[in-house]
Amino acid sequence: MSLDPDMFPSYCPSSVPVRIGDKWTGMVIRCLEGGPRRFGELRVPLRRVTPKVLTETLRAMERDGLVTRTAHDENPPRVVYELTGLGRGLLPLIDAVGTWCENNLDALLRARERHQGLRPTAPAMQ
Amino acid sequence: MSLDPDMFPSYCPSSVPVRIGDKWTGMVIRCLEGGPRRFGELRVPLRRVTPKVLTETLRAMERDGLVTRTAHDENPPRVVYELTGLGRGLLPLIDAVGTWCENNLDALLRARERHQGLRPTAPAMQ
DNA sequence: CGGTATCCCATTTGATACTG
DNA sequence: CAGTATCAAATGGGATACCG
Repeated sequence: MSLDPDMFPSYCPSSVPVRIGDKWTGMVIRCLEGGPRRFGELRVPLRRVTPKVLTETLRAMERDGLVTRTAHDENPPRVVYELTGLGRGLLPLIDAVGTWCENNLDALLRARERHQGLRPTAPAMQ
Repeated sequence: MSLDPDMFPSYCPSSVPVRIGDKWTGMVIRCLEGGPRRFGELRVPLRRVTPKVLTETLRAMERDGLVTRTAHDENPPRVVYELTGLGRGLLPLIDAVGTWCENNLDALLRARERHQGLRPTAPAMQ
């Protein structure tokens, strides 16, 4: 059986950039799992994220309807992010990835280490 | 309840670059679902992939123990890629992403379109 | 507090041409 | 057939400083 040339339609996840595979979106979703969070709160577990990148991430998520952004008109300002139903629907996926990693990351890392020295593209070693 | 600063350990999927979120790996896995495939076979459904990028993708997958590469010493050459058990274990994840997209991509795209005109970072419109 | 504004770098992806 | 080689473009992510 040969592969279908139209196996991957044009709206494939890889064509339409649905940003779950980026560096921070998955972690942001998990941060919001327990309820609404402020910008500053998110920066705590997301230790290495810069404000610029966190803003970009949240704006993209807001644009895609994964989170809502609510700015309370107070002083000092208070901005709260919350998962939408759409965003919440991604939690099982995030968790599935996490579970896979827990179960298989060791094997993957071992495989990666094994292929350190040997780089012969030659016909399989005997 | 405040967020745990150590919520994301250093071996988090985002820290150790496990390449499933890249452009082609997921699709390659699905191409190999039905059994071993040759390099040229993979290029058919993966229409827009260049040989260079497909090679890079396959090499990375091989290094991580997701596929095996078997070069038969014939003329013309014949090279066959096959999913390992580790790689096969990713199929449920890939499928879950696919299912999510089938069910929610429309909603996401609509949300994205809605946020086209309006870019006010202002306190929620009345 | 919740961001912006710049500037910069690394990685990823692609176009094109060529080869054992 | 199954790749390499070379070059270029795009994207993502980050460092640093500043602002209402």
